[in-house]
Parts: sequence; C-alpha cells; structure tokens
Amino acid sequence: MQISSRFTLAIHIFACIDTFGREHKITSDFLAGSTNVNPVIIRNILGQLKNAGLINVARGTGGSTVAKPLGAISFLDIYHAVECVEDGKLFHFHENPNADCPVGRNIHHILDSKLIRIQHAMEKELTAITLEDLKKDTEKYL
Amino acid sequence: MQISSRFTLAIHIFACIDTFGREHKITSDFLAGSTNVNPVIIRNILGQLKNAGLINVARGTGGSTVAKPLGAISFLDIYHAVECVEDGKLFHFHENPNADCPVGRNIHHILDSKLIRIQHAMEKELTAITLEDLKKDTEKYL
DNA sequence: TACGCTGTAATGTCAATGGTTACATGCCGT
DNA sequence: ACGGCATGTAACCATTGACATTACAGCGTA
Repeated sequence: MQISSRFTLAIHIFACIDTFGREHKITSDFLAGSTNVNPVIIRNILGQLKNAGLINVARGTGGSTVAKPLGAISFLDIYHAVECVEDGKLFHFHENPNADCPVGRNIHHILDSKLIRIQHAMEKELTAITLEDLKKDTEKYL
Repeated sequence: MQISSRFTLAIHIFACIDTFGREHKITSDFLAGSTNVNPVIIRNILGQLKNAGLINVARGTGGSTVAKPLGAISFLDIYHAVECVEDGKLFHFHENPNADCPVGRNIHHILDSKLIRIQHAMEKELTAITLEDLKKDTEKYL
C-alpha cells in the first residue's frame, strides 16, 4: 500500500498558501481548483492541519494561513497531522501469530525493533525537510 | 495507509523455514498454523517470493526452501517481492494538479525529488537488514 | 439580514486486503 | 499406475480506506 495522497495534497496546500496567500484569500474552493480535488476533501485536510496547530482557518470569513514560521514545520509534522495510522506504525503486522509455535511466539521480539529502525530512518528524513525548503524550491520554479 | 501485513508474513515465513526447515517439511498449512493466517494467503505470498527467486517451492511433494544464502536476501528484496505498488513509489500523488495554476503546474518538480529522498532513506535501511540478521535474532530468542 | 465560507454528516464508488471453498495440476511412494 | 498429499489458481465474499459528491447547519462580516 501507498501513503495516501492526503500527504502530497497537504504540501500542495502549503505551497499555495505561501505563494498566493498575500494576494488571494485561500479558500477550500481555491485549493480545490489548484489541486483538482473535491473541496470537501480539502476541508477535511485543512481540519486535520488545523487540529495539529499548523494552520489557522477562518470560520465565516474564510481563508487559511500558516500558524508557525515555515522553518518550524517539517514534513513529519504534516505527515503525522494527515496520515491517521493507529499508533503511527508504518508496518501492518498479522494479528495473531500462533503462541504455541516458537517462531509465532517470538516474532514480535524478533521483528519489532527492526521495523522501528526502518520507520525511524524514514521519519528522520521527513523531519529534515521543512516548509522553508519547500518555499525555496517553489520560488525556484516560479 | 500502512504497508500490508504480507511483508511481516513473508519474514515470518523465512523465520519458519530457517528454524524448522531441517526437521519439518514447510508446507502452506504448516505456515498457516504458525502465522494464524489462511493457507491460500500463504500460498500467494510463497508464489510471490518464488517469482522473485528468493525461495523454491516444491510442487507435488510440497515444501519450501530458501533459494539463496541468507546474507544475500535483504528486507528490501522481500519488500519488493511482496508489495506490489505501481512504479514502487511509496507516496501516492493526487492525480491531476491544475496545469493552469503555477503551483499545480510545478508541484511535481518541487516535490518529487524530496519524496524520492525520503523513500530512499527507508529503502537504504531495508537493504541494510538481511535474513542473516533475522536468523541471529531468532536464535537469540529461541 | 444576506452572503460567503467552513464544518460535517450521509451516501456512493472503487480498489485492496484478507478469508474461504473448490478444484485442477503435479509429484511421489507403494 | 494409482492414491494421496501439496501446490497453484479461480471464484466469490466481507471489510476497510480513499476519494467524490450532495446537502445543510453554523459562523462572521459587509
């Protein structure tokens, strides 16, 4: 399975806020236009980003703004805000390995630390990239 | 979304082959017993591992064996064998960003290299762990 | 108060996972 | 060469998550 497009959508949203936020009001319809995704999907993602404290969304008047300095928001923050996996675990384990089998009884002891190592490697790289980096590259291509 | 349990199942399978292969014949039913997963699911995974050249499966007589030295099989090999994602991409991108929008038109230029960087970090760690490591830790817990 | 936008519920479609039954095919021992 | 055991698949089902879509209540400002 792949990581859901909500993650790339969220980043797209930040790129839009940063690029157009000064001229346009960033509404869910505006973002739906840029991403070519349904406005309700956008609103749900905006809600997740808001709950994570990454953006402010104005009720009534409308429009979204970034809640922190760009350098203080990493891709991992966005990933966690948007990817709702139980326990934040990247790997899905088969549920009931047989406790009567020596391997089944110990498979978690054997594997868990290795899986966490892999997940950490990915999260470390997610942490290393911030919206500040995104902004620089966005300006480069515009 | 999480990475499917086929990955942890595949590793469980290798642990069983390695641990019991000398005494028992490793059939799909045997593995179904240890993993507590349906035999047909196991057979499908065995088929994927076989197609990747990682194991041999004996038709008729039954039983599975490892096809290479343990040190020559990495977690990444298993991951690729078992996780059938198009292009092997970890991140799912929203399909049709609006080409009329400066951000929508360039979002791939901006993001793709970053996403690949993250994926590579994970794959590097997957490569670093081999079945030889698995064997050592399995013996430690048995 | 009217308008524009957000928040959210309800519903639908689609794809992937995992389970289950069934059966043809292939190998071996007797 | 036949019977038995195991694999390889097909077919079908239930469940889940993603994403789309419609609808509408709630909020804030002009």
